Amino acid sequence: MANTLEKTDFPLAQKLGHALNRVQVAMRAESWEKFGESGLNPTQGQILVLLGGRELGLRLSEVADELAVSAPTVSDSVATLVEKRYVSKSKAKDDARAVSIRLTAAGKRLVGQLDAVGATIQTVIESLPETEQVQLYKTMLRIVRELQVAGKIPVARMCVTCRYFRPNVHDNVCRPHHCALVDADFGDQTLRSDCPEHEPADEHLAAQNWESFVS
Amino acid sequence: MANTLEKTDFPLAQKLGHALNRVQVAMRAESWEKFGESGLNPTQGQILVLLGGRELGLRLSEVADELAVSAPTVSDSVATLVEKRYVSKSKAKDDARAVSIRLTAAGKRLVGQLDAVGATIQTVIESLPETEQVQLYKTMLRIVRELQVAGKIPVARMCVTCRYFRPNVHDNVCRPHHCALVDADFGDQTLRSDCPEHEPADEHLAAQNWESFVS
DNA sequence: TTGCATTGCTTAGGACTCCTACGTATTATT
DNA sequence: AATAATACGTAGGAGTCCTAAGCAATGCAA
Repeated sequence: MANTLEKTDFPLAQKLGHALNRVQVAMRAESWEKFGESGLNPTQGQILVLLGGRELGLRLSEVADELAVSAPTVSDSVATLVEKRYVSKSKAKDDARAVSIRLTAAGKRLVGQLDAVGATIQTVIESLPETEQVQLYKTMLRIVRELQVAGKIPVARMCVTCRYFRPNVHDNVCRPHHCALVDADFGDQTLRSDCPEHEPADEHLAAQNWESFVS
Repeated sequence: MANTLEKTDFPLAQKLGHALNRVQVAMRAESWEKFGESGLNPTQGQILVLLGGRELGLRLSEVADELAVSAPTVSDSVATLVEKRYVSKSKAKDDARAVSIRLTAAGKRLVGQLDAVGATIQTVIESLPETEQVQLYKTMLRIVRELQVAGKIPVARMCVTCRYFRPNVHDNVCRPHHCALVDADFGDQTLRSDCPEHEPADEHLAAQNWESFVS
Protein backbone atom coordinates (compact mmCIF):
# COMPACT_ATOMS: atom_id res chain seq x y z
CA MET A 1 0.00 0.00 0.00
CA ALA A 2 2.81 2.35 0.83
CA ASN A 3 4.11 2.11 -2.70
CA THR A 4 0.86 2.77 -4.50
CA LEU A 5 1.98 6.12 -5.84
CA GLU A 6 5.58 5.28 -6.57
CA LYS A 7 4.59 2.29 -8.68
CA THR A 8 2.70 4.30 -11.24
CA ASP A 9 5.09 7.21 -11.13
CA PHE A 10 7.48 8.55 -13.74
CA PRO A 11 11.23 8.97 -13.26
CA LEU A 12 12.17 12.18 -11.47
CA ALA A 13 14.29 13.43 -14.36
CA GLN A 14 11.30 13.12 -16.66
CA LYS A 15 9.01 14.98 -14.30
CA LEU A 16 11.66 17.65 -13.96
CA GLY A 17 11.77 17.92 -17.72
CA HIS A 18 8.02 18.32 -17.73
CA ALA A 19 8.14 21.10 -15.17
CA LEU A 20 10.96 22.77 -17.08
CA ASN A 21 8.82 22.59 -20.20
CA ARG A 22 5.93 24.31 -18.49
CA VAL A 23 8.14 27.14 -17.34
CA GLN A 24 9.54 27.35 -20.82
CA VAL A 25 6.03 27.75 -22.24
CA ALA A 26 5.34 30.58 -19.85
CA MET A 27 8.62 32.27 -20.67
CA ARG A 28 7.99 32.04 -24.38
CA ALA A 29 4.53 33.54 -23.96
CA GLU A 30 5.92 36.37 -21.87
CA SER A 31 8.58 36.89 -24.49
CA TRP A 32 5.91 37.55 -27.12
CA GLU A 33 4.17 40.02 -24.83
CA LYS A 34 7.26 41.84 -23.73
CA PHE A 35 8.95 42.22 -27.09
CA GLY A 36 5.66 42.67 -28.88
CA GLU A 37 5.22 46.04 -27.21
CA SER A 38 8.29 47.19 -29.08
CA GLY A 39 7.20 45.68 -32.35
CA LEU A 40 9.63 42.80 -32.07
CA ASN A 41 9.17 39.07 -31.93
CA PRO A 42 11.06 36.83 -29.50
CA THR A 43 13.95 36.03 -31.81
CA GLN A 44 14.57 39.64 -32.71
CA GLY A 45 14.37 40.55 -29.05
CA GLN A 46 16.84 37.88 -28.09
CA ILE A 47 19.29 39.08 -30.69
CA LEU A 48 19.00 42.63 -29.43
CA VAL A 49 19.50 41.60 -25.81
CA LEU A 50 22.45 39.45 -26.78
CA LEU A 51 24.03 42.32 -28.67
CA GLY A 52 23.42 44.57 -25.70
CA GLY A 53 26.11 42.81 -23.75
CA ARG A 54 28.72 42.90 -26.50
CA GLU A 55 30.18 46.24 -27.34
CA LEU A 56 32.61 44.85 -29.87
CA GLY A 57 30.01 43.37 -32.15
CA LEU A 58 29.32 39.77 -33.01
CA ARG A 59 29.65 37.64 -36.11
CA LEU A 60 26.52 36.34 -37.72
CA SER A 61 27.62 32.79 -36.98
CA GLU A 62 28.27 33.65 -33.34
CA VAL A 63 24.73 34.93 -32.97
CA ALA A 64 23.47 31.75 -34.57
CA ASP A 65 25.48 29.65 -32.12
CA GLU A 66 24.33 31.62 -29.11
CA LEU A 67 20.68 31.28 -29.99
CA ALA A 68 21.07 27.76 -31.35
CA VAL A 69 19.36 28.51 -34.64
CA SER A 70 20.61 28.19 -38.21
CA ALA A 71 22.66 30.86 -39.94
CA PRO A 72 19.96 31.66 -42.51
CA THR A 73 17.49 32.34 -39.74
CA VAL A 74 19.83 34.84 -38.15
CA SER A 75 20.59 36.32 -41.55
CA ASP A 76 16.86 36.93 -42.04
CA SER A 77 16.24 38.27 -38.57
CA VAL A 78 19.23 40.57 -38.63
CA ALA A 79 18.10 41.88 -42.00
CA THR A 80 14.74 42.89 -40.58
CA LEU A 81 16.46 44.42 -37.55
CA VAL A 82 18.67 46.43 -39.89
CA GLU A 83 15.52 47.59 -41.67
CA LYS A 84 14.12 48.67 -38.32
CA ARG A 85 17.36 50.58 -37.70
CA TYR A 86 18.18 48.80 -34.45
CA VAL A 87 21.37 47.10 -35.58
CA SER A 88 24.06 47.78 -38.13
CA LYS A 89 26.20 45.46 -40.18
CA SER A 90 29.77 46.23 -41.14
CA LYS A 91 32.58 44.22 -42.64
CA ALA A 92 34.83 42.58 -40.08
CA LYS A 93 38.35 43.94 -40.17
CA ASP A 94 40.14 40.64 -39.85
CA ASP A 95 38.05 38.61 -42.25
CA ALA A 96 36.59 39.98 -45.44
CA ARG A 97 33.95 37.24 -45.54
CA ALA A 98 32.60 38.01 -42.13
CA VAL A 99 30.35 40.77 -40.88
CA SER A 100 30.25 42.52 -37.54
CA ILE A 101 26.82 43.09 -36.08
CA ARG A 102 26.23 45.68 -33.43
CA LEU A 103 23.53 47.88 -31.98
CA THR A 104 22.76 51.31 -33.36
CA ALA A 105 22.08 54.17 -30.97
CA ALA A 106 18.36 53.47 -31.30
CA GLY A 107 19.04 49.81 -30.64
CA LYS A 108 20.93 50.60 -27.45
CA ARG A 109 18.14 52.84 -26.29
CA LEU A 110 15.60 50.08 -26.89
CA VAL A 111 17.67 47.41 -25.14
CA GLY A 112 18.01 49.71 -22.17
CA GLN A 113 14.27 49.63 -21.72
CA LEU A 114 14.03 45.91 -22.32
CA ASP A 115 14.42 43.49 -19.47
CA ALA A 116 16.17 40.25 -20.17
CA VAL A 117 13.29 38.31 -18.65
CA GLY A 118 9.55 38.84 -18.45
CA ALA A 119 8.17 40.72 -15.48
CA THR A 120 6.10 37.85 -14.14
CA ILE A 121 8.97 35.36 -14.19
CA GLN A 122 11.14 37.93 -12.48
CA THR A 123 8.52 38.47 -9.79
CA VAL A 124 8.02 34.77 -9.27
CA ILE A 125 11.74 34.17 -8.84
CA GLU A 126 11.97 37.04 -6.40
CA SER A 127 9.13 35.57 -4.37
CA LEU A 128 11.23 32.51 -3.58
CA PRO A 129 13.18 32.42 -0.31
CA GLU A 130 16.67 33.71 -0.95
CA THR A 131 18.40 30.48 -0.03
CA GLU A 132 16.24 28.71 -2.56
CA GLN A 133 17.16 31.29 -5.19
CA VAL A 134 20.87 30.78 -4.59
CA GLN A 135 20.47 27.00 -4.64
CA LEU A 136 18.45 27.22 -7.84
CA TYR A 137 21.01 29.50 -9.42
CA LYS A 138 23.84 27.15 -8.62
CA THR A 139 21.93 24.22 -10.03
CA MET A 140 21.06 26.14 -13.18
CA LEU A 141 24.70 27.11 -13.70
CA ARG A 142 25.56 23.47 -13.36
CA ILE A 143 22.99 22.52 -15.97
CA VAL A 144 24.17 25.27 -18.30
CA ARG A 145 27.75 24.10 -17.93
CA GLU A 146 26.80 20.49 -18.69
CA LEU A 147 24.88 21.64 -21.74
CA GLN A 148 28.01 23.41 -22.90
CA VAL A 149 30.12 20.31 -22.38
CA ALA A 150 27.54 18.41 -24.40
CA GLY A 151 27.98 20.98 -27.15
CA LYS A 152 24.36 22.09 -27.05
CA ILE A 153 25.20 25.72 -26.39
CA PRO A 154 28.45 27.62 -26.84
CA VAL A 155 30.69 28.24 -23.87
CA ALA A 156 29.16 31.19 -22.09
CA ARG A 157 31.04 33.87 -20.23
CA MET A 158 30.55 32.22 -16.88
CA CYS A 159 32.92 32.27 -13.94
CA VAL A 160 33.31 28.51 -14.01
CA THR A 161 34.89 28.60 -17.47
CA CYS A 162 37.06 31.64 -16.81
CA ARG A 163 40.81 31.58 -16.42
CA TYR A 164 40.58 33.96 -13.49
CA PHE A 165 38.21 31.79 -11.47
CA ARG A 166 39.45 30.13 -8.27
CA PRO A 167 36.61 28.09 -6.76
CA ASN A 168 36.41 27.19 -3.09
CA VAL A 169 39.76 28.62 -2.05
CA HIS A 170 38.55 30.57 0.96
CA ASP A 171 37.37 29.24 4.30
CA ASN A 172 34.54 31.72 4.46
CA VAL A 173 31.40 29.69 3.77
CA CYS A 174 29.56 32.71 2.40
CA ARG A 175 32.34 33.79 0.03
CA PRO A 176 34.46 30.77 -0.83
CA HIS A 177 35.41 31.75 -4.40
CA HIS A 178 37.97 34.15 -5.76
CA CYS A 179 38.30 36.18 -8.93
CA ALA A 180 41.97 36.63 -9.82
CA LEU A 181 41.20 39.43 -12.27
CA VAL A 182 39.79 41.90 -9.78
CA ASP A 183 41.35 40.09 -6.82
CA ALA A 184 38.17 39.67 -4.82
CA ASP A 185 36.47 36.88 -2.93
CA PHE A 186 32.79 36.20 -3.52
CA GLY A 187 29.94 33.72 -3.00
CA ASP A 188 27.65 31.58 -5.10
CA GLN A 189 25.07 34.28 -5.59
CA THR A 190 27.67 36.56 -7.12
CA LEU A 191 28.77 33.99 -9.67
CA ARG A 192 28.32 35.40 -13.13
CA SER A 193 26.58 33.78 -16.01
CA ASP A 194 27.65 36.38 -18.56
CA CYS A 195 30.68 38.37 -17.46
CA PRO A 196 32.10 40.97 -19.89
CA GLU A 197 35.57 40.40 -18.45
CA HIS A 198 35.42 36.68 -19.09
CA GLU A 199 38.49 35.03 -20.59
CA PRO A 200 38.18 31.32 -21.39
CA ALA A 201 40.33 28.96 -19.37
CA ASP A 202 42.22 26.23 -21.15
CA GLU A 203 40.65 22.81 -21.07
CA HIS A 204 42.77 21.50 -18.24
CA LEU A 205 42.11 24.41 -15.91
CA ALA A 206 38.43 24.39 -16.77
CA ALA A 207 38.08 20.73 -15.88
CA GLN A 208 40.05 21.20 -12.69
CA ASN A 209 38.00 24.21 -11.64
CA TRP A 210 34.79 22.40 -12.39
CA GLU A 211 35.84 19.56 -10.12
CA SER A 212 36.59 21.91 -7.25
CA PHE A 213 33.39 23.84 -7.85
CA VAL A 214 30.89 20.99 -7.79
CA SER A 215 32.50 19.05 -4.97
CA MET B 1 37.99 45.77 -2.29
CA ALA B 2 35.80 43.02 -0.94
CA ASN B 3 32.86 44.43 -2.83
CA THR B 4 34.53 44.84 -6.20
CA LEU B 5 32.46 42.13 -7.83
CA GLU B 6 29.19 42.77 -6.09
CA LYS B 7 29.18 46.43 -7.09
CA THR B 8 29.14 45.73 -10.80
CA ASP B 9 26.86 42.73 -10.46
CA PHE B 10 23.29 42.22 -11.58
CA PRO B 11 20.42 41.21 -9.28
CA LEU B 12 20.24 37.49 -8.63
CA ALA B 13 16.75 37.15 -10.08
CA GLN B 14 17.97 38.66 -13.32
CA LYS B 15 20.94 36.34 -13.53
CA LEU B 16 18.64 33.45 -12.81
CA GLY B 17 16.44 34.58 -15.66
CA HIS B 18 19.47 34.67 -17.90
CA ALA B 19 20.43 31.13 -16.95
CA LEU B 20 16.85 29.98 -17.43
CA ASN B 21 16.92 31.58 -20.86
CA ARG B 22 20.02 29.70 -21.85
CA VAL B 23 18.51 26.40 -20.82
CA GLN B 24 15.41 27.35 -22.70
CA VAL B 25 17.44 27.93 -25.85
CA ALA B 26 19.02 24.52 -25.52
CA MET B 27 15.66 22.89 -24.94
CA ARG B 28 14.13 24.54 -27.95
CA ALA B 29 17.03 23.44 -30.14
CA GLU B 30 16.74 19.88 -28.87
CA SER B 31 13.05 20.07 -29.52
CA TRP B 32 13.69 20.76 -33.20
CA GLU B 33 16.10 17.87 -33.41
CA LYS B 34 13.99 15.39 -31.56
CA PHE B 35 10.68 16.09 -33.24
CA GLY B 36 12.32 16.75 -36.58
CA GLU B 37 13.24 13.10 -36.86
CA SER B 38 9.53 12.35 -36.97
CA GLY B 39 8.78 15.11 -39.42
CA LEU B 40 7.30 17.35 -36.77
CA ASN B 41 8.18 20.77 -35.51
CA PRO B 42 8.23 21.69 -31.82
CA THR B 43 4.66 22.90 -31.62
CA GLN B 44 3.24 19.85 -33.32
CA GLY B 45 5.33 17.66 -31.05
CA GLN B 46 4.15 19.49 -27.96
CA ILE B 47 0.55 19.03 -28.97
CA LEU B 48 1.09 15.34 -29.53
CA VAL B 49 2.82 14.87 -26.19
CA LEU B 50 0.09 16.84 -24.44
CA LEU B 51 -2.60 14.71 -26.05
CA GLY B 52 -0.68 11.60 -25.04
CA GLY B 53 -1.60 12.15 -21.41
CA ARG B 54 -5.29 12.80 -22.03
CA GLU B 55 -7.33 9.82 -23.13
CA LEU B 56 -10.58 11.72 -23.12
CA GLY B 57 -9.56 14.27 -25.68
CA LEU B 58 -9.08 17.98 -25.33
CA ARG B 59 -10.82 21.05 -26.63
CA LEU B 60 -8.98 23.25 -29.06
CA SER B 61 -9.07 26.09 -26.59
CA GLU B 62 -7.67 23.87 -23.86
CA VAL B 63 -4.70 23.01 -26.04
CA ALA B 64 -4.20 26.70 -26.76
CA ASP B 65 -4.24 27.49 -23.05
CA GLU B 66 -1.83 24.69 -22.18
CA LEU B 67 0.71 25.79 -24.76
CA ALA B 68 0.04 29.49 -24.22
CA VAL B 69 -0.52 30.24 -27.89
CA SER B 70 -3.51 31.68 -29.70
CA ALA B 71 -6.48 29.64 -30.83
CA PRO B 72 -5.77 30.20 -34.54
CA THR B 73 -2.26 28.82 -34.15
CA VAL B 74 -3.59 25.64 -32.60
CA SER B 75 -6.28 25.45 -35.24
CA ASP B 76 -3.56 25.55 -37.93
CA SER B 77 -1.28 23.08 -36.21
CA VAL B 78 -4.03 20.63 -35.43
CA ALA B 79 -5.14 20.80 -39.05
CA THR B 80 -1.69 19.78 -40.26
CA LEU B 81 -1.58 17.03 -37.63
CA VAL B 82 -4.94 15.77 -38.88
CA GLU B 83 -3.50 15.76 -42.38
CA LYS B 84 -0.59 13.71 -41.11
CA ARG B 85 -3.09 11.31 -39.54
CA TYR B 86 -1.75 11.63 -36.01
CA VAL B 87 -4.80 13.22 -34.44
CA SER B 88 -8.52 13.22 -35.10
CA LYS B 89 -11.15 15.84 -34.57
CA SER B 90 -14.70 15.03 -33.59
CA LYS B 91 -17.62 17.08 -32.37
CA ALA B 92 -17.87 17.31 -28.61
CA LYS B 93 -20.99 15.65 -27.28
CA ASP B 94 -21.92 18.30 -24.79
CA ASP B 95 -21.33 21.35 -26.95
CA ALA B 96 -22.02 21.50 -30.65
CA ARG B 97 -19.59 24.38 -31.13
CA ALA B 98 -16.65 22.57 -29.62
CA VAL B 99 -14.40 19.86 -31.00
CA SER B 100 -12.68 17.03 -29.22
CA ILE B 101 -9.11 16.40 -30.26
CA ARG B 102 -7.43 13.10 -29.61
CA LEU B 103 -4.65 10.90 -30.87
CA THR B 104 -5.20 8.34 -33.60
CA ALA B 105 -3.62 4.90 -33.31
CA ALA B 106 -0.68 6.15 -35.36
CA GLY B 107 -0.43 9.18 -33.09
CA LYS B 108 -0.31 7.02 -29.99
CA ARG B 109 2.38 4.88 -31.54
CA LEU B 110 4.46 7.96 -32.34
CA VAL B 111 4.03 9.51 -28.90
CA GLY B 112 5.14 6.22 -27.39
CA GLN B 113 8.49 6.60 -29.10
CA LEU B 114 8.76 10.28 -28.26
CA ASP B 115 10.30 11.38 -25.02
CA ALA B 116 8.83 14.40 -23.35
CA VAL B 117 12.26 15.99 -23.09
CA GLY B 118 15.37 15.90 -25.22
CA ALA B 119 17.90 13.20 -24.50
CA THR B 120 20.69 15.58 -23.58
CA ILE B 121 18.61 17.54 -21.09
CA GLN B 122 17.45 14.30 -19.56
CA THR B 123 21.04 13.10 -19.23
CA VAL B 124 22.18 16.38 -17.74
CA ILE B 125 19.44 16.31 -15.13
CA GLU B 126 20.26 12.73 -14.27
CA SER B 127 23.89 13.68 -13.77
CA LEU B 128 22.95 15.94 -10.88
CA PRO B 129 23.16 14.56 -7.35
CA GLU B 130 19.79 13.19 -6.36
CA THR B 131 19.27 15.61 -3.49
CA GLU B 132 19.85 18.45 -5.92
CA GLN B 133 17.32 16.95 -8.32
CA VAL B 134 14.68 16.75 -5.60
CA GLN B 135 15.43 20.29 -4.46
CA LEU B 136 15.28 21.54 -8.04
CA TYR B 137 12.03 19.71 -8.64
CA LYS B 138 10.43 21.24 -5.59
CA THR B 139 11.56 24.70 -6.60
CA MET B 140 10.31 24.20 -10.14
CA LEU B 141 6.90 23.07 -8.87
CA ARG B 142 6.81 26.18 -6.79
CA ILE B 143 7.59 28.34 -9.81
CA VAL B 144 5.01 26.54 -11.91
CA ARG B 145 2.41 27.06 -9.22
CA GLU B 146 3.20 30.76 -8.96
CA LEU B 147 2.94 31.07 -12.72
CA GLN B 148 -0.49 29.50 -12.50
CA VAL B 149 -1.57 31.89 -9.79
CA ALA B 150 -0.35 34.71 -12.01
CA GLY B 151 -2.54 33.31 -14.79
CA LYS B 152 0.38 32.71 -17.12
CA ILE B 153 -0.38 29.01 -17.51
CA PRO B 154 -3.52 27.04 -16.74
CA VAL B 155 -3.79 25.08 -13.53
CA ALA B 156 -1.91 21.89 -14.16
CA ARG B 157 -2.75 18.52 -12.74
CA MET B 158 -0.28 18.84 -9.90
CA CYS B 159 -0.62 17.41 -6.43
CA VAL B 160 -0.55 20.84 -4.88
CA THR B 161 -3.77 21.86 -6.60
CA CYS B 162 -5.56 18.54 -6.05
CA ARG B 163 -8.43 18.01 -3.67
CA TYR B 164 -6.90 14.75 -2.50
CA PHE B 165 -3.60 16.29 -1.50
CA ARG B 166 -2.61 16.47 2.18
CA PRO B 167 0.77 18.15 2.51
CA ASN B 168 3.09 17.61 5.46
CA VAL B 169 0.72 15.50 7.55
CA HIS B 170 3.16 12.71 8.40
CA ASP B 171 6.12 12.82 10.74
CA ASN B 172 8.28 10.85 8.35
CA VAL B 173 10.70 13.36 6.85
CA CYS B 174 11.10 11.31 3.69
CA ARG B 175 7.38 10.86 3.08
CA PRO B 176 5.50 13.71 4.72
CA HIS B 177 2.64 14.03 2.22
CA HIS B 178 -0.50 12.01 1.74
CA CYS B 179 -2.77 11.28 -1.20
CA ALA B 180 -6.33 10.77 -0.02
CA LEU B 181 -7.37 9.21 -3.31
CA VAL B 182 -5.13 6.18 -3.16
CA ASP B 183 -4.57 6.57 0.61
CA ALA B 184 -0.78 6.57 0.49
CA ASP B 185 1.99 8.63 1.99
CA PHE B 186 4.79 9.92 -0.24
CA GLY B 187 7.71 12.35 -0.49
CA ASP B 188 8.68 15.40 -2.52
CA GLN B 189 10.23 13.41 -5.33
CA THR B 190 6.97 11.55 -5.86
CA LEU B 191 4.93 14.73 -6.20
CA ARG B 192 3.22 14.77 -9.55
CA SER B 193 3.28 17.56 -12.04
CA ASP B 194 0.69 15.98 -14.33
CA CYS B 195 -1.41 13.36 -12.58
CA PRO B 196 -4.22 11.69 -14.57
CA GLU B 197 -6.23 11.27 -11.38
CA HIS B 198 -6.03 14.96 -10.54
CA GLU B 199 -9.19 16.67 -9.35
CA PRO B 200 -8.96 20.41 -8.72
CA ALA B 201 -9.35 21.55 -5.15
CA ASP B 202 -11.57 24.53 -4.41
CA GLU B 203 -9.84 27.82 -3.93
CA HIS B 204 -9.88 27.71 -0.17
CA LEU B 205 -8.38 24.24 0.12
CA ALA B 206 -5.81 25.04 -2.56
CA ALA B 207 -4.61 28.11 -0.71
CA GLN B 208 -4.52 26.26 2.58
CA ASN B 209 -2.61 23.34 1.09
CA TRP B 210 -0.16 25.66 -0.56
CA GLU B 211 0.58 27.31 2.76
CA SER B 212 1.26 23.99 4.45
CA PHE B 213 3.34 22.84 1.52
CA VAL B 214 5.77 25.72 1.23
CA SER B 215 6.25 26.29 4.94
C1' DT C 1 -39.28 33.22 -25.93
C1' DT C 2 -37.01 36.49 -28.04
C1' DG C 3 -32.81 39.19 -28.11
C1' DC C 4 -28.11 39.87 -27.27
C1' DA C 5 -23.72 38.92 -25.36
C1' DT C 6 -20.52 35.24 -24.94
C1' DT C 7 -18.08 31.26 -26.29
C1' DG C 8 -15.65 27.94 -29.52
C1' DC C 9 -13.77 27.67 -33.47
C1' DT C 10 -12.47 28.92 -38.26
C1' DT C 11 -10.83 31.74 -42.03
C1' DA C 12 -8.10 35.52 -43.98
C1' DG C 13 -4.07 38.06 -44.25
C1' DG C 14 0.47 39.22 -43.06
C1' DA C 15 5.07 39.11 -40.75
C1' DC C 16 8.28 36.25 -39.71
C1' DT C 17 10.86 31.83 -38.12
C1' DC C 18 13.15 28.11 -39.48
C1' DC C 19 14.60 24.72 -42.34
C1' DT C 20 17.48 22.59 -46.54
C1' DA C 21 20.02 23.35 -50.54
C1' DC C 22 22.82 25.84 -53.15
C1' DG C 23 25.78 29.81 -54.64
C1' DT C 24 29.70 33.16 -53.95
C1' DA C 25 33.49 35.09 -51.98
C1' DT C 26 37.42 34.65 -48.97
C1' DT C 27 40.69 32.18 -46.34
C1' DA C 28 43.27 28.07 -45.12
C1' DT C 29 45.60 23.91 -46.47
C1' DT C 30 48.33 21.02 -49.15
C1' DA D 1 48.44 26.85 -57.50
C1' DA D 2 44.77 23.86 -56.71
C1' DT D 3 41.63 22.30 -53.43
C1' DA D 4 39.12 22.34 -49.25
C1' DA D 5 36.91 24.71 -45.67
C1' DT D 6 34.59 28.74 -43.92
C1' DA D 7 31.38 32.85 -43.67
C1' DC D 8 27.65 34.51 -45.43
C1' DG D 9 23.83 35.10 -48.66
C1' DT D 10 19.72 33.77 -51.52
C1' DA D 11 15.89 30.83 -52.90
C1' DG D 12 12.07 28.23 -51.85
C1' DG D 13 8.87 26.25 -48.90
C1' DA D 14 6.48 24.70 -44.66
C1' DG D 15 4.61 26.33 -40.92
C1' DT D 16 4.21 29.40 -36.48
C1' DC D 17 2.02 33.01 -34.67
C1' DC D 18 -0.36 37.06 -34.53
C1' DT D 19 -4.80 40.25 -35.12
C1' DA D 20 -9.18 40.91 -37.05
C1' DA D 21 -13.30 39.39 -38.59
C1' DG D 22 -16.91 35.95 -39.18
C1' DC D 23 -20.10 32.07 -38.13
C1' DA D 24 -22.52 28.95 -35.26
C1' DA D 25 -24.11 27.42 -30.88
C1' DT D 26 -24.96 28.53 -26.20
C1' DG D 27 -26.36 31.06 -22.06
C1' DC D 28 -28.67 34.55 -19.89
C1' DA D 29 -31.94 38.19 -19.12
C1' DA D 30 -35.88 40.78 -19.98
